[in-house]
Amino acid sequence: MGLMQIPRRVDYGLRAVIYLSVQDPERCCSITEIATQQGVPKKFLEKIIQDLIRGGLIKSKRGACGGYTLARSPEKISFYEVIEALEGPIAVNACMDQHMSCEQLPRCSMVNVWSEVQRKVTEVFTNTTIADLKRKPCRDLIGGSASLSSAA
Amino acid sequence: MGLMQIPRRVDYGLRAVIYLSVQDPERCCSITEIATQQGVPKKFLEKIIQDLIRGGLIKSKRGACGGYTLARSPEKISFYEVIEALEGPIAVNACMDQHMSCEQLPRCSMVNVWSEVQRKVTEVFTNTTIADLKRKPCRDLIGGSASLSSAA
DNA sequence: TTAATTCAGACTATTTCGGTAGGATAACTA
DNA sequence: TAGTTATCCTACCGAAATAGTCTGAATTAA
Repeated sequence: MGLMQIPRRVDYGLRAVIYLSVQDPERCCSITEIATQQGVPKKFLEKIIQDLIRGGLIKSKRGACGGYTLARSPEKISFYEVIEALEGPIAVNACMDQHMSCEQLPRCSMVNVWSEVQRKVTEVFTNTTIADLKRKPCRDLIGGSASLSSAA
Repeated sequence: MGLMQIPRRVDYGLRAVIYLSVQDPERCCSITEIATQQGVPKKFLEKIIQDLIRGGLIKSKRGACGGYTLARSPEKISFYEVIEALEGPIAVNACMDQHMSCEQLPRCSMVNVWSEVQRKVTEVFTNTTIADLKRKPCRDLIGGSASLSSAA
């Protein structure tokens, strides 16, 4: 159950970034600290963070007293960037770059729907920054979650 | 590669429904016909169509000269109904009904983002009917696909 | 009855996902 | 220089999801 579900990698990665965003920006947080604080398997998170480093979102310092910090301020990191660093660009439909010809009417016209969905999803993720999340309370749950950051 | 990707089941199922939507509504199409016309593995499609029948979207007639027809007219079948019949309700985040407490700030605030995305995706799919796709040409590709059926 | 067809279920194969393990490498401390 | 603490790298593993097949029964038109 659960179409279009967000994989755990992304959930964990976001949690790590958000955790770092509420720490002193100078302080290096070790993988052990982040993992235990967020309740995430340590070695798994380690791999995830590597991807975030390659994506330019997190900086690392090796050796004793090493650890991780955000590469830039939370206002400058979008949800989308985190997601893309971990999963590559969002692609609702694999068919885009397929050899499937446009002769096939259905396939062709479906693409428009997929790309519209993709556009809207991308829009939300790019317009939401890590800083946006900081103080959101848990009050307004599903249903009343219409207004987040910027209205489209 | 490909976050939030549409599974093949849904792609195949939609193709079958769309194929039926452009046929004479009285004519029964056999599984062989649909599968070969759409280039989809026959036995696999057969199972998928069974789900669409249970979902009330397709009618079947058994025996010789049997086959499938749409249960109602294409204007009355939405993308969302097809998707839901095949995959269950869309659920971007598994975390909703999790034991995860709101103490954990990040997790809590992320939910708002997930549900906004989910809302928008659902909106597009419910507002798009099978009939909408019929004569769409392949001209307006990604980027110019803003206006599909109803504007939100 | 026979041929054509859907229907139901078990079965298999392939890929993705989530997670582990172990060691190499770098930096700090003494 | 040696030792400790940490990141970094790569291979591996099991389980689940996905994609697809096979067999056979039930149904209906001719």
